[in-house]
Amino acid sequence: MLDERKATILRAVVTEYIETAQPVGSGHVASSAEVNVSSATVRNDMAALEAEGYLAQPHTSAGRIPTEKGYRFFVDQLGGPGKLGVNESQQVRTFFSRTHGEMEQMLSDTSRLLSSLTHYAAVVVGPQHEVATIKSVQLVGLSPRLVLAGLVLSSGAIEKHSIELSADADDLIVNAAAVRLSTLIVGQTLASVSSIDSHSLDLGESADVSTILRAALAVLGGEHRHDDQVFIGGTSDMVASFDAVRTVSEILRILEQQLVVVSLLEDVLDRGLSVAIGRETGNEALADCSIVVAPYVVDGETAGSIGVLGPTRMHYDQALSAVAVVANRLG
Amino acid sequence: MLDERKATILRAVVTEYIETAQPVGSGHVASSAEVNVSSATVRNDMAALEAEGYLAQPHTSAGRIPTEKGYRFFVDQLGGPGKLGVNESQQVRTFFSRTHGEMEQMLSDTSRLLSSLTHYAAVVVGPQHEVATIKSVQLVGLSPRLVLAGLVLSSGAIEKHSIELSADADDLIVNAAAVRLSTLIVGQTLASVSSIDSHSLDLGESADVSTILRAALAVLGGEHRHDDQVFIGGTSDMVASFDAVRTVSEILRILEQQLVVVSLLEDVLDRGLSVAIGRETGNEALADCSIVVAPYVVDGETAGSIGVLGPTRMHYDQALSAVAVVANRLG
DNA sequence: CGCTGGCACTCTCGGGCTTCGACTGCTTAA
DNA sequence: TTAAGCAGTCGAAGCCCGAGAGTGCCAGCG
Repeated sequence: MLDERKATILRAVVTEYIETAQPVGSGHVASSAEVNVSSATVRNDMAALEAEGYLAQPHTSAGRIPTEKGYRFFVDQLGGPGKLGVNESQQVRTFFSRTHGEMEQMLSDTSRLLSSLTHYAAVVVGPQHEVATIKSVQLVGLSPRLVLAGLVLSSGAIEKHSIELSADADDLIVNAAAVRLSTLIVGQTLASVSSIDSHSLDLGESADVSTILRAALAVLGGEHRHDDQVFIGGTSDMVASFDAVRTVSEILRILEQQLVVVSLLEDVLDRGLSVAIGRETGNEALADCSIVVAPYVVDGETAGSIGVLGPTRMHYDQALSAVAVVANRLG
Repeated sequence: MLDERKATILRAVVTEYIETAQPVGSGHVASSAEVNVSSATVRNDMAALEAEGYLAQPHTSAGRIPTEKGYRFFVDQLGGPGKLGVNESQQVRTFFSRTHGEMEQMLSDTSRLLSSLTHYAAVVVGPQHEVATIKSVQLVGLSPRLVLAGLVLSSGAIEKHSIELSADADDLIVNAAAVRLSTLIVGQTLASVSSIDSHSLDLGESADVSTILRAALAVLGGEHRHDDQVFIGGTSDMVASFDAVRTVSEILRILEQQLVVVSLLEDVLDRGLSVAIGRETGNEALADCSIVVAPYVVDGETAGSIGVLGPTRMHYDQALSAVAVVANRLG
């Protein structure tokens, strides 16, 4: 579609624009190292590139800036993610050598790592709980009518749900319910709890106990609100790439709605490491942003995803490498 | 110190500046409702106010803007927090009538409420765990050398700590340790766990069990990293009040460092409802910001604090009312 | 003695103008 | 097909100027 020279010129325009944020003219491109033709020739090709939609002019007699299509071409021909710089890979190595235990802490630190690597906002979405099996369950009465259910999952995560009762329950009854509940759901996945038929329990239980059991099962199995854990870091770095406070405010508003962020990432998750540029993100407010996402794999299952959010004029190679490497070592 | 007229003029300047973000001139003040003297008189007084450090001029022949000292006077003479508008108090009422259960969820929602009331960034710091007593403790072996300790506190919070063992431990041993641990620490506060002498345990335990016990006590009692829960909301709203991206970026950087935020709030917490203006926050990067903070009380103890972060030209009365009301109803 | 009206002065802001420079597109020649 | 030259275009920057807003000071009035 594009001959080699046009591709080179387009590449040069994109890299230059990413660096300077200024429209780049034919002269600059002609004097760049990879291009060995005169500026006039570059001008002709740039006109062609504009006609084909890869470049745009903010106004006549200004340089060109890449369109989304231009960025898209640039990213596609980039091939896979490159290597990280020595400093960065050193940073990643020491990070993962030092880290241990505590899933949440680790994910939160990972988002910090990613943002410090890329200087953009980093988003880390934790593993879904639904596939993990339940290692243990415990009921604790906080007040006569309020019982707290604590679950320990095989992933090491802990989940809690409060259960409100319609009648008082003393500790003995709660304990009895806890024992019964353990035998019912330990070893199951969280998802399969919802399929337990609560009417099949009435055998041999006192009425009080089975009331609690039903309530507990309803809470645990019912309406799984998507409480994915989302960790966002480095927004301050990213903000510095923009110049309109207006834009910044809108982007922050998006990031505050964690549901939106999660669905944003999930949309591209099945494609593996991938990039969404500008409107490709599917969100009008992110027209000036790009997202680099990758899923990460734990024990052979894709567990969650990590991503980087920056301006469309982002350092895609760096971001891709960083996301790829971090996603890889997060296993 | 300031006679009544000067105080009125200062008040007028501050309110006007908060509204318009423009330097306000003597004419404006003279035509405002509370002031019944000519602009010439206002000019004289404003010159005096400037000499005393309450006002400043961006340049000659421009209007005056309040200094930090000016804002300070304004806030001090404001007296207590006023009432909320009908819309706002309605909003608060419906919020607290609808909310229930799940501490964390509630605090997170509270930060959203506060920011939507004030249009500034809201910070909510959750209760300290150290004063809560332990309702139950549980040990779960995740892998032969990794044990997860889950604590349920009387506050309804759940805390987890992973414990790495130097030798393998099977479920039986872990269970034995769990039972023993329960008798030791249930009913205690988290803080008092650290004072348990782990050498007094060796009686009648198998070596394996006491090893686990010691490790567990060390983790639970040791180096209490300040894992206060901090919820921040509404940054996008606040950002809109500033016009330099540079400033915004620095403020966000502060907010990302939760430790800083917590200590910021704690510095003013013992004073009850209070305001820190500009450099009073003790942080150079927040020179253009003010903070309104209040502790909130649960069961007679101050549990945590809530606050609002906005520009120095913030609607102090609204912010004060909102913080006061929300802190009050958060009990 | 304090307040007020008046007056001169000072700055900023915005519009209009010009210049400069960086482009482009087109044409022509190798 | 490429290169070179040239005219044309448009924004950015600098300048000037007038308008407007605001100040400081002074003299007079109650």
